[in-house]
Parts: sequence; structure tokens; C-alpha cells
Amino acid sequence: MSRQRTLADQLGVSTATVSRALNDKPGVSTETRLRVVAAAREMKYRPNAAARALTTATTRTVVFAVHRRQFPMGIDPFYPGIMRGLEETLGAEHYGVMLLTLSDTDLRNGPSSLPVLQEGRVDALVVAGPDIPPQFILAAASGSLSVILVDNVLRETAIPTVTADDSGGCRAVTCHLVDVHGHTSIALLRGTPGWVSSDERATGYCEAMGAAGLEPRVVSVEGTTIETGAKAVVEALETWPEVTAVVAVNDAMAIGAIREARKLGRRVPEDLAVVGFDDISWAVLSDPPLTTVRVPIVQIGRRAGRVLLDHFDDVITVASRTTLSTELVVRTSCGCAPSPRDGVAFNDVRRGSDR
Amino acid sequence: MSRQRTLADQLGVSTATVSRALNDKPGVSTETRLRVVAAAREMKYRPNAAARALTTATTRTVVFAVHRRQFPMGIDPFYPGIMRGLEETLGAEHYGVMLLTLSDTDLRNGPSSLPVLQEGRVDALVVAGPDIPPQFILAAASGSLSVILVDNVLRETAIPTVTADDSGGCRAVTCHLVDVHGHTSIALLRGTPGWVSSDERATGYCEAMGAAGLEPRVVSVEGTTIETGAKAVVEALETWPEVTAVVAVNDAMAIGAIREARKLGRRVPEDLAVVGFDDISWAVLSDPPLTTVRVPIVQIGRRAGRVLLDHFDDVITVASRTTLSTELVVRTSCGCAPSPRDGVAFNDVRRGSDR
DNA sequence: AAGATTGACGTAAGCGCTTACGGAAAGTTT
DNA sequence: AAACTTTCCGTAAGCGCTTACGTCAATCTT
Repeated sequence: MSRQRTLADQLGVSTATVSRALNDKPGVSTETRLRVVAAAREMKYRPNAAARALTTATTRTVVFAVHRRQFPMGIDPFYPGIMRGLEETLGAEHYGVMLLTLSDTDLRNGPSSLPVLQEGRVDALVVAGPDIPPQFILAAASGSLSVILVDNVLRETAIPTVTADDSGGCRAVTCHLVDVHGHTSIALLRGTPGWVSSDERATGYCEAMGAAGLEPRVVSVEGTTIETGAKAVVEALETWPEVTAVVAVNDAMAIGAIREARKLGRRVPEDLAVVGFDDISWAVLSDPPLTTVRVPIVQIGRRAGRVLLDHFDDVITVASRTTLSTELVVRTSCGCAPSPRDGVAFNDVRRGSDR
Repeated sequence: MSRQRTLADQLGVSTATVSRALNDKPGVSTETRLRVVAAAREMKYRPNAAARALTTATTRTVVFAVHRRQFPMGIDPFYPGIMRGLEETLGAEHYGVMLLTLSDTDLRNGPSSLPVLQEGRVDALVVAGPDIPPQFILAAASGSLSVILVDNVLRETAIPTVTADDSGGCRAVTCHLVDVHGHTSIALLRGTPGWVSSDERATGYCEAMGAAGLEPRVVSVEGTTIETGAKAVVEALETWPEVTAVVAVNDAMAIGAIREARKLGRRVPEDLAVVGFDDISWAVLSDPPLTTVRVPIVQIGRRAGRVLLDHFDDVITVASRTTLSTELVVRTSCGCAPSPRDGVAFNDVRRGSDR
């Protein structure tokens, strides 16, 4: 006998009333509602999720999908951080968050090859990262489950999206180089073209250069790793020997650039200022500590969670694209004197508990 | 009308037969089974998970529970890596893996305060990390869902457990210091006592020292961070000025130790050899590149998945405790000449695709 | 005061599966 | 040839909930 039945019998009411009371549905007097709730708590009754899912066609679980290569990626737990944020806000509302790491094969075969997505186990799909092909995303969105995008955008669709303000951040750090340090010859070390955040950051850089009346110098390299950064800085320095500063499209590339530039005999930051993007935990540990742009990783996840909750509650969101602001973090790799805070550098390692 | 019904009608068989055919249950002729399977594939039929869960009381989903502070932890995506491995093997068997990050409040209130665990949504619980209190674990295990432990152990229980060979790894790296480099005065920088892997590593160190006829010199500090390492090395050097090598209980502490030792005027590795544990991605980037012990993070997760699958299939596992071997990674912080591989140091950054 | 409305609740159907049970046909044993 | 197995399959119950519908009393209309 179901626990709901026992509860109902015990109180002398019907199971319908129990259900209504527990789900805050109308049609129950306040008095009975209270009685039911109290009794439920007392006997630690929790409605069975499967049964509920079966009748409501709603599961209170969402999946966080990310390329397997990116979870976790070697250098920094970017997507795990997002997932943490997601779980935080969704968990508070009794939603479950599943992890789904996608292999290249999965991506090729499409969402219909993934049992988890085909068995009505989930209400929504959070797709993270720029390396999930549009085709896959669109196929997923064409099904019955709602899809949102994180750290990626798809033009010409109504898919809700949350990203960091990449262009704004890159504009800010570039401006810093120009305005505070007076650099006039600044190169951009750009990552894989086509990856949204790389592109956005490149845009921000170009805007800042344009606004300052400076000529943009962009070197595009495939990849966004430390090696990529090393390769890119070599190319930049060969092409434009007059360059005195480089902005890397992420911290990994910045670190690679610093190392390689040193091998080439350039001192950092004296001969060459280097800035990154992301503010990964190593940024503060690098030598010299990296000037960079902090992206609010966990908050992106939290916000994605909010967007989903609103969506489930049929809250009409006008803006289907939300952008979270970034923060310029000035350390020494751009030539600034170390602040007192950076003196104790490694106390600054970012904690998970940021809010 | 349920899709199963349509399928059955279309084939002129009963839904029972469809179910039996699709689930490889006996009582169907090979011929009909094939017909059913073919038809199911053709109309892309997937049994509804909720309905199945309702009748079988089994959900094909497990939850990965970890302290919120540890996911991701600032310094390295240890638990995300484990979760990846878990999802990899479980996902292949159509299981879903949910993330559950536990706050201190959750830990205090116990598993019964967590809706996800109380609504019959999951078959199993994977508890990760040494900072989930035994009380919580036992309470969870006393319920209806099967519990396994990862990177933690609980003595005097039958809870299946998978860990890395911490003691063996630490023994190996200590022996390396003794045998290869001839150190005789080696200190251990130990992390939070009571944390299983820290303790095991300490044990390994002591065993190695004992076997070499050397006196162990242990300094215990609360925490396992870079700062902790810095503090610990100071204490070690003050207490035993003759120390020529330190083994840190993890890489973060090793990095802290190196930095602090340098401030104290010691050259690393010439005056002081430093080794770590974990082989986090930064290890190879640190200056000097860190000699350390690689723990097979993703594999731990994979193995945990296997253990669960066996458990679900009622495979009797004799050993409820499985230990995965670690690997000594010799780089330069112990005084070894850099290998050619380390020359291109940052190409070595660990990839997610290791097997 | 008769009818119309409202609020609180129970009845029962049904969500989409799995599985115990039973029956018919075919094969096997005496 | 009768009696027993075995194989294959259909019937129907039921998993534990939610919800459309119906009922009945209490309250509100004119």
C-alpha cells in the first residue's frame, strides 16, 4: 500500500486531498491542509518521484551537457564550476542536476542516441561550451525538452542563453593597457575562431583599440591552450616586433605566452606586458601574477538555474540572452606594481564559496 | 495512448511481449523478439523511464555527493574528475549521474533533509571526499539506497570503497628520495589529520622511512592548501635544520613549500628537494616542475561506476575495498635532471582523455 | 424561500510500463 | 494414446501518484 494511502487513511481523508494539500493546490481548507502537512512531516512522507513524474510528465531534473574533453579541462574547472552553480540554485528548489559528458561520437549521432534524453527522464537540457555543434543543439531543442545555452550562443534562435560579458571584459583590460600603461602597440592572441567567447573577446579588444585610435594586431591560432599561447606570441613578435603588450584570450594562453616570451629574451612585464582572461586559480600563482579578467563562473551556473526555474514557472522572460558582468583583476603581469594583496599572492586562490 | 501500446498494436502482439522483448526477458521467441526490436528502433520507441521506475522501483540513476566546498575546489578539479569517470562508465549503461553538493547545513541535517534522496529518485549514492562525516554516511546507508565511498573510507562497515593507493604512492616517492638521491633527513608536511588520504600518505612515508632505518619527521598542520604548505615547511626547517628534503602530502602544499623555502633562502632542489602528491595539472608548470605521484582520478570514478554496476547486477564482490595504483612522476623538484619530456614541460598538461 | 453559486472533498480514471498468472499449442515422456 | 512438460504469448493487475468530474452542504442571490 502506498504511503500516501496510509497517510490518507490515518487522517480519514482521501488521497486526493492529501495530494492537493501537499502540492498547495486549491480545494482544501486551511485546516485540513495543515493537518495533512503535519502528519506528512511526522511520518516523513515524501511523494514518490516516479509516480509523480508519470502523471505530471515532469521530472524535476535537468541535465548539464558538456563536451567530455571539457569536464574537467586540464587547466581549470570552468564547467564544473558552472555546474556547481546550477546545482546550487536548482537543488534549492528540489530539482536534480544530471551530468552528461558528450563524446565526439555522441555529438555526431545526435541527441536521439542518448537514452537519458529520450526516456522522458529530464525536463530541460543545459548545453555548455562552444564546442557543441549547433546541429546538435537544434536537434535537442526540437524535441520536447527545453534547452538553454551557457558559455555559447546560437544566433537566430530563441534559445535562452547566459554568458559572461566577454567583449566588455576584453575591452576593459585592453583599455587598461592603453590608458594606464600607455601601450600603443598591442597584439591579441586569439583562440579558436568560431568559439563564441573567443570571438567576443576579440571583438572587445578590437573595439578598445578602435576607440583609442590604434591599429588592431590579431594573431589567430587554433586552440586555447598553453602551447597555443606560446605559438601565438612567437608569431605576434615576429610579425610586429614593436609590440609591447599582448592580450591573450584566456589565462592558459597568457601563461604560455609569458613562458615563451621569456625564452625569446623578453622580460615580463618590463619588455612585454601580458594579460589574460578568466582569472583561473593559477593566475595568481603564475610568475608574474597575471593581470586578467575574472569571469563569474559559479554565478553563470546560478543564473542558468534561475532562468530555468522561471521558465518552468512560465515566467515570461523578455530577454532570452543574459550577460553577466566581468571584473578586471589587476596584478603585475601588465606592469602594475604589486598591490599589498598580491604580496601574499597565494592567499588569493579563489575559493569555491564565493558568492 | 502509450507508445508501447501503439507499437504492440502495430505488430499485433501484446504490450507484455513488447516489454519482454525489449528487456531481454525470457518467454519470447527469437523471431518475435527481433521483430519487436526492429519495429521499436524504427519508430524510435524508448520506454518511459518514470513508468518503468514506478513498477520496478529502480531508477537507473545514481547521485554523486560531495562537499560543496570541494566542487570544484580552487586548486584542482579532483572531484569533477572522479565524477567524469563515474558518468563515463555509468552513462554507457544508460545510467544517469546526478550531482549533489552538500553544504555544512546539509551535513548537519542529514540525508533525510535532502529531497533528492528521499523521493525514490535514485538507486545509489556515491559519497566522495573525506569531509563527509561518518554519521551522515551511515544514515544514508541505513536507508534503501546502496552507498559507496570514494576517496574516503569508513572502518568497521561493509560499505564498498574505492581509493587510490595513497600509502603505496607516498612510500614510493619517499623511497625515491632515499634510494636515488640519498637523502637521510626527510620531513613530511602533513595535511589535516583524520582525512583518510592524508593519513594514508603519512603512513606510506613512515613505512618508507622505517624500512630505510631513518627517523620520521612529521609536521602536522590543519589544512591542505598552499598556505598550509608554506607554514609547514617553515616549521619543519626550524625544528630540523638538517632537513634536505620534504615530502608534501599534496601538490598544493608542495608548491607552497617551495615558495616559502625560497623566501628563506633555500634553493630548490639544490638545498631542499620537494615532492608533492596528486600530479595536479599545475605540477608540471611549477618552478621547478614538481616531482609527484599521479593519482588516477578519472579511473577512480570509472571503477566506482563498475562497482555499482556489479552491485546492481548482484555480482558478489568479495573485496569491498578496491585500491587503484598510483604512479611516481619524476620531474626536477627532487633534484633529478629534467627529462626530455619535461623540457617541453607544458605539453604535458594532463588531458581529460586519459584512460 | 427557491434557485444559483461556491467551497471542500471523495471517486475513479489513468499516466506507461512490468510481471504474475493462465491458457493454448507443440513437443516429450510413459 | 494419455499424461506431462515446455514454449510462447495474452490478460489483467498494479506500481503511487494527480486530476477531471461529481456530490453535498453551506452560502449567496433575487
